[in-house]
Amino acid sequence: MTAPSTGSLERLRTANRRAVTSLLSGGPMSRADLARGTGLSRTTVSSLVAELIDGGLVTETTDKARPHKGGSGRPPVLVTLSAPSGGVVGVDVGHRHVRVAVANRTGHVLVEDCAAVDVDTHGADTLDRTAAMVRAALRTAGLERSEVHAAGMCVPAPLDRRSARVSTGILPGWRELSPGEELQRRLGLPVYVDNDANLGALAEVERGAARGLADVLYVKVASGVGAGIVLGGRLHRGTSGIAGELGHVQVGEDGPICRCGNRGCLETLVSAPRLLHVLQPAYDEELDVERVLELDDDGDAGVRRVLSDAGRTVGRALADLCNALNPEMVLLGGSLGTSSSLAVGIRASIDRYAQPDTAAAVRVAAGRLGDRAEIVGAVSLAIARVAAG
Amino acid sequence: MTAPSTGSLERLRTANRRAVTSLLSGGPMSRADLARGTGLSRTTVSSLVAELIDGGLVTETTDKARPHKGGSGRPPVLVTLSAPSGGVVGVDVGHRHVRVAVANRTGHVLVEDCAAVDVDTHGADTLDRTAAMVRAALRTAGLERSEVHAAGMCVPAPLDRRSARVSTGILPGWRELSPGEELQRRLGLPVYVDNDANLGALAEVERGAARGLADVLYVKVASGVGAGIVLGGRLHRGTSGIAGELGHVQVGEDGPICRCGNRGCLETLVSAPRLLHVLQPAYDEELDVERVLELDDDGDAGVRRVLSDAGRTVGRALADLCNALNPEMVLLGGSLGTSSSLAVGIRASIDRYAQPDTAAAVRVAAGRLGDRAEIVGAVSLAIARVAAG
DNA sequence: GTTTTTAGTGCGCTCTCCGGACGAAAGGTG
DNA sequence: CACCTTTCGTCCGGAGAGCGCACTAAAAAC
Repeated sequence: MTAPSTGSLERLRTANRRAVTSLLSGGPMSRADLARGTGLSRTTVSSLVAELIDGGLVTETTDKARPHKGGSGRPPVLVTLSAPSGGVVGVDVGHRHVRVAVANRTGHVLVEDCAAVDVDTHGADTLDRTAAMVRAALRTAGLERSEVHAAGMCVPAPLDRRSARVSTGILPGWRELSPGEELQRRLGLPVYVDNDANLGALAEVERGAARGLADVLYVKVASGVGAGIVLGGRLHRGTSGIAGELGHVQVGEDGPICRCGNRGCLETLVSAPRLLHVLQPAYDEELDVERVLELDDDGDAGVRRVLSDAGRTVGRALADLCNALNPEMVLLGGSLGTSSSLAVGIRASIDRYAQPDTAAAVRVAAGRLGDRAEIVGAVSLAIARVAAG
Repeated sequence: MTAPSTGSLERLRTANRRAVTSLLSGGPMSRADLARGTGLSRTTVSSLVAELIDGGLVTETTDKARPHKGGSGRPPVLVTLSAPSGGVVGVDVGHRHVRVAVANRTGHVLVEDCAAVDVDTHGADTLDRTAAMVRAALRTAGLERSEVHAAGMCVPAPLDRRSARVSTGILPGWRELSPGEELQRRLGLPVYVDNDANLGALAEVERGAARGLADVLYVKVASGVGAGIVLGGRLHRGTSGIAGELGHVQVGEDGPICRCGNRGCLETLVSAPRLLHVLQPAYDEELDVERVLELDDDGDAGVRRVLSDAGRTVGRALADLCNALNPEMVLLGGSLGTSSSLAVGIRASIDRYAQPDTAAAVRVAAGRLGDRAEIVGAVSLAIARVAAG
């Protein structure tokens, strides 16, 4: 079949094949739908689909077509991506947790596990523990190592594009470590790494609240503050791969020293630990993020005030970024991303500090995937890389 | 070579044709060179080139090939983009000047003219005057209207993508005006419009100091402050086309009221008129921008101080943007763009306020095209749109 | 039962690309 | 000078890809 001949014609064919499968990843469709969606002729689509069926990549649904919603005519035969053999692994390393998932190649998560780990200070230990969790999850899912194609992984720190190492200074226990290579050695799988906000953004754009949008800022507010920037439908990583460092924007000339060495960083004023620290003295109970979000929903005045102030501070930095990038949507993620007070504060600052036309063009909303955005993005990354060959 | 977008054979052919011409825009090449450069076979390249010669788009150079630098063998016949018939028009509308240019379709400027005009307050009058200048320049260049394919134009204000109208509030005399349509009516030519910083960025990336770079921030400091943002080699315009509004980033809570209605905008502290206003009292002579740049070069302490302070202020905003976007280069343009003190100040602020890795990755330099960047970009825009059909 | 409408497929055509063969035009070598 | 080598450009046949058209299939509408 696959002659070694390199050729543009062949490439055209594969491009069209990819167009079909990517359209099909949205759900089952008929060949006619595919023809309309790709702009190709029905003949061509038929032959492409035949090829894909032959290769085991798609299947005709025996599912008798629903009585064709609108009109008359012969009912279509739906085809769908066949649940491919094997699967992929997703790993989400946060500041205080590790989450692993095993998914099939359509992105459907089969097994998921999460553990509290002191990630920041122990790089190698964390990776050992993570590898063990992955192996356990694979056993639960009943997958052999040989059936797993790749792993996607996020770390809560910027990564240098070339070396894939953790950028200096943010995570003390990870300095000069290349998490991808390390986990790859432990698992014997190709491991693709990106930072947490980028993968959260990827997840929301591909499978979440920003599906199909071109220009989106995904802002993660959790142990730190970071942004995943999607422009023209693609993740923007920057020259050295460390774009999106919203957490270290200067919001005050003087302020506490940040772990990055500067002072006045956004992260020193807005982060889950910091906000808990501010709130705790006023409450009898022990606060954690979940409890704070509950209190926010219940209308607790103190919590609302602190969270909306935090939103205003983040929004101040976001307003400048909106002026520069004129995005369609600002999407909130991270453990605090679902707080409505935070969103209100951000909205207020954008309206106040951004140009009116810019502010009018941007929607502010919480992500649909919540704290699972990163793991979904990690799975998506693995699938994308496997599909790309 | 270029990934064929999904579609027909015809589209593949045009993609390959484009690959050839784009490779050829780097200079004369032989067919064999083109084959190596595109990855296509010599046969295919030959047929493509024959087609292009037939269409008058490229020509064989009679120029007998140099004795083939290295080896023996039949000397190649070089082909080159033929200077195409007709030309394009570029129009640069600044706050206080109008500049027009007539260029041939390779971007070589044949005639250029500049006039001081009070642009801000008189939209329609400016367009009348501009049209007259264009007509005069065409006469000088000896071009008939019918030989001119299109005009590119920049205006010193954000433009709404859909309506192509000047965004509200910035240029008082232009409110609700669609400069493209207006000039189009006056000239009887298709007119493509973008804002000044975007076209300056386009010019520097295509023909200036940032040639070939992927992620570039072009910052224009003149009557206002604006940015043209190039990411992944493409101009980023944003959802509604108004990205790049650096001038209205908030750099101080309280400050003079800006023409945009806010206060504390960067533009109220850093702009050519503002800086002249600050400097003038200390000097006996009447200052203008040229004189200030001279004094800067001569090492005048006052000017250096004011310009480097201005640079630090701009750099403060740029540092945040660099953190977010991690660009390869910050390029300075506008009438003050060539000031070395300004560049020094910007560099200092980026080093101070941006993440170390981000700061290390970015070069700060003055644009190569100076105050002609906009007009070059306008010409480039016209050529690009004509080439795109 | 007939018509209409939509879905899927087979056939022939054209377009595009490629590999190999061939002539062309230089330099190098005896 | 004849001959070989090397590179360039072209010609030719063949294969891959997509499309239009015609045809069958299967349902709803009349």
